[in-house]
This record gives sequence, structure tokens and C-alpha cells, in this order.
Amino acid sequence: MASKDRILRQKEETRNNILEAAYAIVKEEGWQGLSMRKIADKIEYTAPIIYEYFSNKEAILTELTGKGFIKLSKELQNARAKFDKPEDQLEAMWMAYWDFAFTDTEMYQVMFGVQMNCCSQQCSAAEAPYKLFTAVISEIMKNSDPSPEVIKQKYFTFFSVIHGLIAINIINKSEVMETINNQILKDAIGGIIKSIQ
Amino acid sequence: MASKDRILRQKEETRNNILEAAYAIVKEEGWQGLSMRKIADKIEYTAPIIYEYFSNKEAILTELTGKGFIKLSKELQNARAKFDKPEDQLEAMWMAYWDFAFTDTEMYQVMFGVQMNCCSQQCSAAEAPYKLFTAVISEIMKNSDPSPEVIKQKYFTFFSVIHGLIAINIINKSEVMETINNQILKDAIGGIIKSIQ
DNA sequence: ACATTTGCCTAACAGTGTTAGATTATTTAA
DNA sequence: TTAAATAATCTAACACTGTTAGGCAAATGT
Repeated sequence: MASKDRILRQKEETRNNILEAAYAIVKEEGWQGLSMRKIADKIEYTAPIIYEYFSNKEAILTELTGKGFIKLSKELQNARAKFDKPEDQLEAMWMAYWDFAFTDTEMYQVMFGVQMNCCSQQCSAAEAPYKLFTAVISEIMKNSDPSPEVIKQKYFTFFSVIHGLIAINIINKSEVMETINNQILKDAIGGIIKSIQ
Repeated sequence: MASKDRILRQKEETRNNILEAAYAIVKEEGWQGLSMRKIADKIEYTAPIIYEYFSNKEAILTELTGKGFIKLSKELQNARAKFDKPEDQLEAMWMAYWDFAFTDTEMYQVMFGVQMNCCSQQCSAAEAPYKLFTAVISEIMKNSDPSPEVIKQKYFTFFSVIHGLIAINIINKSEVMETINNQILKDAIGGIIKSIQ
């Protein structure tokens, strides 16, 4: 009865195929262009079988969102691993965050509701980046023994600047110039880090 | 033939009715709940006549977006008028901006693509807030005779922090506490103003 | 009074997410 | 090997969505 295993593996595979097909369509046509029937076409099935794997369309988005947060977390960890001083780590992590937003733009959109309806609230993996950042921030601030509230506040300050900047760049595609982006990124990250040391 | 006038007025009125009905639905059910047939129901017509007034659904969104930018601009001007020193003006303006985002949240969403597909690119009124802010910024910086580029950069720095903070608050409804919002707002606005004086 | 324009509606098309029921294929049991 | 049971898949449909074409009836112009 090893066929049970094969069947389970096959099920897992088409589940992945659905997710991959969905994201492929999104990369080609944007989130607006994603539909159940198009996914079905791509995996060479008809639409109803998708509901054997996902309870509805939102569940697909939620799962993709989760994968996005996992990928982002990995890249944040990679960035942190490249440096020893927490100040350098934090800067590298926000830079990695920035890069993620523009190499996986569609992913970033669904994760943070940029120009589309997102579902990151019900996504548990969304906590991981938050924890990674606050850990490094509290390392930098360890001398002043800050409360969790203060650390949270510092995190949100970083997040606000960088997410805000990412959002304008995605919406006003290309109207904001590279030089301004670089300047603001450098100023903001450097400035806030200095303010928490 | 004064009836021509009356008819023109009537046309203008149902045009407005469409826009008002649309926004009323959005306030009740969110942008997702907006549909042409629901608008038609509300103004007691059938869906196709809407196309006598707007070429499509996006045109309605664009027009609402325009009205949003006009309202925002007015409130920015009101805020500025309450102070003499440009530093105080700038702070009051960003505070008014913040208030606008939470009293007219749905408007803010369509204007800046928060959790929905926006169309502010093709909206000419979107320039007005930008001009209001940069005028005050350049007043503050007049001593250092800055280039337009530098002023633009300062504006985007402000915008990034505040829009970013607004966006998290809209998406993670209520998870971010008042105290953190106030702290970040105060810190960010004060900090940037200090940095440009 | 007739012709023409206008206002508005019904019906339809193509697309969306989603569900129910029938059909086919595969596995199990006798 | 054949019969029964189960699983996999599809077709058809429902209730929506935005949008367009065509027709009817009332108001207008001549």
C-alpha cells in the first residue's frame, strides 16, 4: 500500500502547482488578472477541483502571503548574518526588506495591501519579520533597558518610513527618482539608528 | 428655452447623485461592495444609464479620487491658515493630513491605493497637496536656498513616514496603539522639521 | 400631426467565485 | 474476473460582476 504515499505526494504536488500557477499568472497579469479558471487552465484541470485543495480564492492568497513572509524572513536572516554589529545588521536588514519589495513586488503587494485587498491579518508567519527586527533593535538599545513598548515604537518608525517609501514607488511607478529613494533610505535608516543608540 | 438650463442642471444633479450614491455604498460596505447595479438601485435607475454620465466604473473612482484630493487640499490650507511660522504650519498640515486619513478613510484608500486598486496617477488634483507642502518646506529652508530636488526629497521623507504609519493603521486595524501613533507622529514630524531648519 | 430626438429599460455577453450532480476512473472485495 | 465502493474529475448551473446593443415610449421640434 505504498500507493497511498504516492497519492499523498501527488496531492501535495498539485497543491503546489495551484500556488505556483496562481503566482505565475499574477506576475504576468497582476493581481487583478488572477482568476480560478485561469489557474485551472494552467494546471490543466477545471476550476472546481481547486476547491478540493483550497476552500476558496482567499485561502490561496493567504497561503501565498504566508510563503511571502517566510521568504522575506529568510532574506532578513541572511542579511543579518553578514554583519556582527547590530547597527550594521539592522541597516542590512532594512535594505534587504527594500530589495524584497522590488524583486517580489507582487508578493509585497498582497502581504501589505498595496493596491490590492490583502489578508495578512490571519497570517501567522507575518510575525516573523517583526520578531527579527525587534530582536536586533533591542540588542542595539540594551544599554538603556527599554520596555517592549519602546522597541515596538522604534520598529514601527522604521517600518513606516520604509513601507511608505515603497508604497509611493509602487503606485507612482518611476516618478520618484532613484537618487531620492537612496537619499531618503540612507537618511532615514541612519537617522533612526543613531537615535536609538 | 430655459428648459435647457433646467435639463442641464438636472443632468449635473444626477451626476452628483451617482457619485454620492457610490460613496455612500462604499462607506457602508467598503470598496469591495461597490457595484454599478447597487449605485443604480440607490439613485432609482438601472445600471446602463450610469454610462451616460461616466464612461465606466473607473471613471467614477477617478472622479471621487479627484474630489478627495480637493477636500484634502482645503483642509491643508485651513491648517496652514491657523499659524504664522512655517514650522508650525507644516506640523499642523501633516496633522490635518493624518486626521483626513481617519475621518475619510475610504477616500484615503482610493487616493493612495491602500487595500484597493487606485487610479490617482491620472488625477490632476493630486498635485495640489504636493504643491502646498513643498511651498511651506521651501519657506522653512529659504536660508539655505535649496534646489527643487532637495525640497522634493524632504517632502517624500515626510510623506513616507506618515503614509506608512497610516497604512499600517488601516490594515492592522486597532493593533497599533494610540500612544505609539502619537509618539511616532510627534517624533517624525518634529525630527524632520528640525533637520530642515 | 408627424418626425426626431431623448431618456430609460430589458436583454444579453463575457467574465467572476462557487456549488451540486453526474460521470468516469480507480481501487477494493467477493 | 467480476461486482461494489470509492475517488477523481467534469459539466452545468447560480448569483454575481462590468458593459453594450436594441427597443420602447415619452418629450421635443417642425
